[in-house]
Amino acid sequence: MKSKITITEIADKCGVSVSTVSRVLNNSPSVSPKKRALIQQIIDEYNYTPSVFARGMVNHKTKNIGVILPDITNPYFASLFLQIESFALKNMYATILFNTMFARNPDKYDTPLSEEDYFKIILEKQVDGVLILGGQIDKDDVPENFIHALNQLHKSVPVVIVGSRIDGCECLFVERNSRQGVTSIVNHFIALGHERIGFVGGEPGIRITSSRIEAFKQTMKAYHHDVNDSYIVTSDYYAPDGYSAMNQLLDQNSGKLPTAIIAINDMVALGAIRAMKDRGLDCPSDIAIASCDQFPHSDYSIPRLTSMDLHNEYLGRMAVMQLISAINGSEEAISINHMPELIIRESCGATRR
Amino acid sequence: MKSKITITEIADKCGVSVSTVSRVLNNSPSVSPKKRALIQQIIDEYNYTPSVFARGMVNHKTKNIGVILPDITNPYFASLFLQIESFALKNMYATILFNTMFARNPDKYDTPLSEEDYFKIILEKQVDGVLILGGQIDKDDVPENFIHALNQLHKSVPVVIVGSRIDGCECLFVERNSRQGVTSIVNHFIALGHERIGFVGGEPGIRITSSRIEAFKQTMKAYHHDVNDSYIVTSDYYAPDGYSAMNQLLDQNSGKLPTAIIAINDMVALGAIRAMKDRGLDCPSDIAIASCDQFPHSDYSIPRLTSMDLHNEYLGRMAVMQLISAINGSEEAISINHMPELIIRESCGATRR
DNA sequence: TTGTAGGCGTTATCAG
DNA sequence: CTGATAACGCCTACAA
Repeated sequence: MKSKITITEIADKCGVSVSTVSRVLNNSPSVSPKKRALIQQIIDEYNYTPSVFARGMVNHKTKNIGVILPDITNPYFASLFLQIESFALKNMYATILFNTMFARNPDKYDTPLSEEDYFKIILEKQVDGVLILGGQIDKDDVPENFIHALNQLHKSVPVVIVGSRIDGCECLFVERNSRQGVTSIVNHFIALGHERIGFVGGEPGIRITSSRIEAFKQTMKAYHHDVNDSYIVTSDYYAPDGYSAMNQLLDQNSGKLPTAIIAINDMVALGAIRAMKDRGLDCPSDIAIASCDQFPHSDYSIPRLTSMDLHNEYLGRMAVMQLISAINGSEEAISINHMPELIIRESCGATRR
Repeated sequence: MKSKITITEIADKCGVSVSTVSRVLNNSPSVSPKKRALIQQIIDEYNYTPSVFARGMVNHKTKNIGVILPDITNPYFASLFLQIESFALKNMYATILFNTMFARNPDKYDTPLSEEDYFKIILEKQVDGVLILGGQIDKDDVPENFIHALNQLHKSVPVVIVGSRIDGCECLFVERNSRQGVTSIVNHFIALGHERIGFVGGEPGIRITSSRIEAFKQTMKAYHHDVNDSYIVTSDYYAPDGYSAMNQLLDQNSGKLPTAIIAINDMVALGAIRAMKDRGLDCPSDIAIASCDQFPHSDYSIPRLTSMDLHNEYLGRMAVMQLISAINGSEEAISINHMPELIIRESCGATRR
């Protein structure tokens, strides 16, 4: 609406050349203090800001980064994003957010876009870098053409992926050991005297799901405990999924129910507990539950949830740092090693007298 | 990293002038089908996309919109944002998201920025329009200088605010009747036979809080029921706030407790129920609870939450529509009138036999 | 320390 | 229908 003032006009008003103004803008040292002060004053007075377009034309930078994630509604991604945005802003980058979930729920959100489509859009936006959280890269078997698209994207702009490294993908990765958490929970349950332990939630064919289930089985084996396959029911990552998974588990094990259940995250745990309740089963006295990934407010549910604090905020921070340093030309990988923490509350039954 | 191909090179390869290429890019009709086809083919082959910078230089558009909200972690804003992004993308706009909550929690997120600072940043980003959800504009008394900043911003780019209209503010508003919901709940409670009704949550001095409490009082008065001031405890919008508010309410009314409580939203309701539980009180048998604003998964808590579905998604959609049409020059206000819906579940006690 | 001038990739205007 | 050419606002040699 209002046409912005330009560097030329500033220069005129100050009686200097545009280059001098440009110099104070990019605080180049070679400007006399006197002129610098004057120019700065005029700049402030007219509230002048250089055009991103003109700037971009010469240095090809937008100071924007693209963030692609499945669903900002999911607390996991939301808290990650919060950190990302905070840190990015501190470094003068703004974040353009893309929710690919539209691709998954075409009925609810009628934007039939694949993640690859997003790559294209994001590329056109001329962002300085891209952060990818979850989605296709989390699949056990990442489609060949998706990896190709990723590499393609990475050729034009640095791409940082939060997730486990993939063979053949040249992007940068920020990864974390996703198994420790499960192990802690199994240890805890076994220490509590449980032997029949189950697992609910998580989309099958997705890495976090697979690796957690595997870690679960391995740890159980280390204790020489059986892992009954019917005690493991996958579904997805939300409350309704925990509900259905738990119901299925209960259905197929009416004989000997597990005494403890590991849920893939807090929402699933909540759904599972609700399913139990609807069948007259109490948590934790009938079946104890603990979740592998803590979300906000797990301290206010009934019962309070025992879960792993994975320090997700920290992960988000690392990811932007990695991206920004890549934008600035550094290729060195940042390794992240943060210990997950078991937060014992009510649902695991450890606190019942 | 990889330098992009330019319109000139495309023109060269096709043996035409840049203008012709530009024409097919902006599908101007006056291009011979033959040339158009050829050019398009080369464009596809080289995967050419025009530079946003060069484009911006001439038409001053980024096809980006800025969205400012307090906290994307809050389900209310998250679901709103989802719709906003979806609809924006459908219209070829990308969304730059800014969480001002950093401004509120300087200890947790050490970015000491005021909302005004965000205005400045967002302006420098040269977005085509700005959407503001919540924050300072929601205060009962919006600071004069904030309104000024808003108007200032609106002078350079269209600003749409989701919230109640403010005197002296020239921005566009998308507003909604926030009282209807409360009225429905009071009606429901009274129909259920309740007379001593309370209210918990919501930050004092914030419009939605004030208007809901006022609507609550008015409706009660219409039924000739007393509204005991000690039955109303404000705090904030999250679970911990519901918890503390409820505790306070319980403390100051040990004599005659209310039999029903209205919570400002689902998270607060959850916190309140948790507080009751910790004191051996059951919801709904001891005190019934209903919430004014439904969040996802309220169907999976214990007890299931009775709450108002405010159709927030719809609100988000309206907001972008308004913004986009403003960007395109239309100033006409879109009025929105969507009936909130009372979803009766367990916490209100209506379903107990 | 300061100024001049060329170029960045498009679009729009104006001739042909 | 097509092609020159002048902006657009800034940065960066290069010159002074």
